[in-house]
Amino acid sequence: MAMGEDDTQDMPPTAWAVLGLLSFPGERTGYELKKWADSSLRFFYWSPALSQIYAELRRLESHGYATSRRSGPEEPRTKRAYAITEAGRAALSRWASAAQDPGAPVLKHPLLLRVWLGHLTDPEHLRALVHEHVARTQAELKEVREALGRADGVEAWGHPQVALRWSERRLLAEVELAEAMLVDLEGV
Amino acid sequence: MAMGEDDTQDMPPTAWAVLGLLSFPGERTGYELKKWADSSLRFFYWSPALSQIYAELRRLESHGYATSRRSGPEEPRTKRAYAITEAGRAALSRWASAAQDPGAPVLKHPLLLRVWLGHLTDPEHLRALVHEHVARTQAELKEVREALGRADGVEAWGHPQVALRWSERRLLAEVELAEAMLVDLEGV
DNA sequence: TCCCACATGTAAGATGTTACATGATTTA
DNA sequence: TAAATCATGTAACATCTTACATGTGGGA
Repeated sequence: MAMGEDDTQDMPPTAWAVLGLLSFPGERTGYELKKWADSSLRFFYWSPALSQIYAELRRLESHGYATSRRSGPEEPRTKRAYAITEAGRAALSRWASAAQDPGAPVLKHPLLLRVWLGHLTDPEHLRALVHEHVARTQAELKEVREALGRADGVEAWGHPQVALRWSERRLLAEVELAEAMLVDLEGV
Repeated sequence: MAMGEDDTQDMPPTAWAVLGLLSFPGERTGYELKKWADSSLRFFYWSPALSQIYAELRRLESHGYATSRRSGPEEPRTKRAYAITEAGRAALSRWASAAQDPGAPVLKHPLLLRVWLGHLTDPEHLRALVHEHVARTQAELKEVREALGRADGVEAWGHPQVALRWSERRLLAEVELAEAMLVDLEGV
């Protein structure tokens, strides 16, 4: 296997993220992948829509990076479980090790967009939005900690845990940032 | 002006962001808007491609939220400068004050995606990526401080400054986060 | 003179979302 | 038996990027 076809770079990051999800032991369905993305990937990278996950899985399979298996009569439900292939693992490895710079993080912060345009709003309203943001962030913090609890002790999950710990600290920082902004907002 | 047509919610956030750029005193060309987005908006929201800015400006004009003026013979170059209209300002105000939750921030962090998949890479390589990220973040920090310097003293720029200060602290936190992750990476 | 910054746009295509359609199984 | 969750997919559409095409003006 492997002639000249080096597809290392021609898939969108989302495809690699889904393949990454598949790179951990076991096989899973698109639906399961979505739940996993929602409870872990999304904290540092974003969770694609379910329909996109299905689309990426088909792409991965067409590239030979994953195989799927329709569950037989042994399982109650008709589902399609995907698993990474050797070629997929090799491609993912090459992608993760590429010399290329992975690129700058992209942040889209709707709250900051409102703050930036604060001259058009009631200061009271603005402060309320910031407080809501703090509450949401704290709720997410709880979720990250739960994910961390589930990952704790599982073998070979060291790196996902590092990512989750980074997310935990990031959310903590997000709360502090919001509180500092509240102070700034006092001085017009 | 203003019958029943309330377009408050039916534009993408990017359109509002561009209208927001226009809401500060003065008129500007698409090209100028792009530079401004690159040096300020992008730190907390993201900078659209130039071609998209032009597209959004046309959309804004078709909604009556902006007007454009082709420069006459007084200016050396043929350009089209846009300015916000009263209707645009009113719509933007309504949008900024909407009761609705602005939504959770979206973060796409390519470095973390690599860290998460760290089991597929050489630890050395991973650490190098983190260091590059720190260097890039520090460069961005410098840019934010320059933007802050330019905004300093300008009347009625209070809110953009708050957003910029938030960005400055955020980048500082980003550096600390990366350093803490480097420590975590030591312990597998 | 050559290159860079200014300036505007089109076209093609990738990416991603929402809404819709369908149906099985589990749990309350 | 009703609702929630599991499960998969399609279709329509919006969003956004890249590459391309074109040209002017100013500075080295």
